[in-house]
Amino acid sequence: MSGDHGQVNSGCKDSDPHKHRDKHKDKEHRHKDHRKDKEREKVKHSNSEHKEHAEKKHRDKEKLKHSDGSADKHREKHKERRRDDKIKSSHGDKYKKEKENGYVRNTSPAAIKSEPEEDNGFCPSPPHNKTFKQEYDDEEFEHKPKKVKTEHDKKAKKRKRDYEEDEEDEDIKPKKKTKDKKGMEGKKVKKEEAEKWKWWEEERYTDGMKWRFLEHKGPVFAPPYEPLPDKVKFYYDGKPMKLSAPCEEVATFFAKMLDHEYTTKDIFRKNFFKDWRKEMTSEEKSKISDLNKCNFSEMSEYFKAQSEARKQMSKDEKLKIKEENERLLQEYGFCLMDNHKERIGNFRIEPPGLFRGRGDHPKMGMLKRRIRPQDIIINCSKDSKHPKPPPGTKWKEVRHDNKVTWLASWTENIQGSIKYIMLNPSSRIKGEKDWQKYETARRLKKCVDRLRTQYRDDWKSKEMRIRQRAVALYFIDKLALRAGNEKEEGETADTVGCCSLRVEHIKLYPKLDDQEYVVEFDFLGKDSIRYYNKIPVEKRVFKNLQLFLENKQPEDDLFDRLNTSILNKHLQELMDGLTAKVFRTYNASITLQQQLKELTCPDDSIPAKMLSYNRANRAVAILCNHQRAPPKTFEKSMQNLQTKIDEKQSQLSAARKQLKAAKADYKASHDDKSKKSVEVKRKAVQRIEEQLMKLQVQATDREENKQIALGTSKLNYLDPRISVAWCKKWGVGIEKIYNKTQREKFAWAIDMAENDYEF
DNA sequence: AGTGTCACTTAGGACCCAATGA
DNA sequence: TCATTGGGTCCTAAGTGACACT
Repeated sequence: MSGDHGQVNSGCKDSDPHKHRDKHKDKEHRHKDHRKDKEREKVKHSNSEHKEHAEKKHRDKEKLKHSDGSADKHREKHKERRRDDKIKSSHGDKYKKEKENGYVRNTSPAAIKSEPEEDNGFCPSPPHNKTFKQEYDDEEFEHKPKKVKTEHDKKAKKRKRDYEEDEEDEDIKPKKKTKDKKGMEGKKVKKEEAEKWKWWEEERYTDGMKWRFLEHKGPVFAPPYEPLPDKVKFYYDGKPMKLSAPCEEVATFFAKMLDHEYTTKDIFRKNFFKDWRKEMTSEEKSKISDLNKCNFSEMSEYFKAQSEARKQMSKDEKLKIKEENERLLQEYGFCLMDNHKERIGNFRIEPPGLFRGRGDHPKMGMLKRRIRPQDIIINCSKDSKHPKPPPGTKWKEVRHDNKVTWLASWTENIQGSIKYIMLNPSSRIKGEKDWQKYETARRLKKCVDRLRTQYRDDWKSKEMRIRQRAVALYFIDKLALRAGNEKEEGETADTVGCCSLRVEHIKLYPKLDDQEYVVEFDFLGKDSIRYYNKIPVEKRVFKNLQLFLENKQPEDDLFDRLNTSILNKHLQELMDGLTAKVFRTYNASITLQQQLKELTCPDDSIPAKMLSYNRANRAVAILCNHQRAPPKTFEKSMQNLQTKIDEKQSQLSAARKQLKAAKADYKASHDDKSKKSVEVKRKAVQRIEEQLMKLQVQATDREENKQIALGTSKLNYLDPRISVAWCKKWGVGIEKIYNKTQREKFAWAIDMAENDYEF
């Protein structure tokens, strides 16, 4: 284990914190540092390999073996490096258990939370086990979406053309259309502003400009550090020690995390300590040489007490804080873009702290430094009132770039990437993009059959790269895998997507149980969430996979002839605006639509309909592998619910008994009073039955949802118009499926989708 | 084609707070 | 009235993909 991250650490050896801002340098550094001997060996190796390849090229190509070529050189090198690392780290290490909130991440297959299961009335490998063969409405392919009534005719006419016709006939991207100055911002609104602005009824910029006017007040900075009271002591080696403010601040970051398991991790501690030392005075540095001798517990206690105190605050105090937040929101939370006041998404600058990446992140524990005004680039209109930096400070730069949507940006010191302040999802600029995304997916719907036919054809290609491309595309389509860009090794956790799958991530079973040609996937995807799935594939795919695996090591790329840019270039040729991720959107949305059709029973009660909706949503979440940690209190709350159900049940039988008795009573006496009593009892039974139903539905829903997160797909993958149409069709209140924020984000869809909307 | 940069979307988890129920 | 709990919001990490440059 010790050598496991040697590479990482060597890359960070330099003690200059700003080093990390420069990715390039950093990388060079790492390359150089990386075990020189191996490096030399590698060069030799790949040279000879290269030659060999060249010689065999012709023959190989015919035979479709792994041929050639210059393109591979880089990749080979990459792989070797990986291999080297792997050898050092024990293999099992990679999926080491790491419990966080009871959720097992990176676990070994046996220990893991159940793989996507099939007991949800939906098969995880889908969507097109059926769909593939199934014909889509032919009609659907012919007509343009505009046939679907989505907007109020007059107002929307122009717009519709922009979005739907233009996009189909030409391109979605406004920038392809040059100078078509339609924006006449000045005239609009003001009046409309008071009500909700329906941006979707207006014309869109088609010249690549994102806005004409932008004014805002800049970001809100993290509050400055407040030194600890003197009574709160830090101990080194048992002795109290007063720390300088900068050093103390970083120490508090660590102290605040003490309860988290990751502060016990080697890498975390190592990274933290290294960065902490950079903040120390030379005196502190010479004293504090071992993290294990540091005692942060008083600090930790102090913070716990503080948060406890915060909870105990009086109503008044709480209200005050709330008001202050509100004031801040009002002042900084909005901007003026093209005459409309729009909500900003994240107007607060990220406070300093310790970086905690997801999964096995090599940089966990590093210090995320405080962002100052001189780190910030402001973006706004020239003719706007520029935001003022805090007194005595300056912005890094003020620019006026209306080809981008961000209001402010800064470079973060961990990965050297840029962070942005942008608008809220309810804003025009985000909404338009979102709408556009679903329109692209709908265009895919129209040609997906053709594409599928094509990639199936390509499985037979005599060119390796085409076959790989076709198989990868099949996975992306069938399994809704992400594209899988390459990432820099050692900079992030080891996760993959489709194009970056490695040999070790799949297993082939010519026969498994009663299925043929089964592929087992087991890898960590985005956010180190495990993807585990066993699916039968077509014979041809299977044979191809076998071919791709030939002569490869577990750590080699499965698709060595493919990367996302090749794939996307290909997709772009097949359909304008098509990229790998469109398949996810398309398959998610089409699955929702299908499932809703299939699951919704007209006669169901509203709760039952909601269950159907959630199940349809769930089918998508499973498809997209959107997982969550089972809530900490899951078992308990489930039990509570069960108790309630039991109670209801006994209530029900009691009520039934009473009803029976009342009936008997009535039979005997036939008087008005007993008749009334029967009615009353009958109503009671009915009411209890309903309540019981509701509870049972709730229980089912919750159980099925144990480790599936519906939010992500709802927010990012499902064409909201499908849901809106469903609500309208079945008389379900929109607020049943979308909360306030979601309704704001999807205002466009809620306004324009009728109950007959078809994705 | 390879590589780096930039902009923007997608993602899960922490945390907060209001509704709910004992 | 208090504790629980679950939804909603916030936070920010981690992806995708376009593009410029070489």
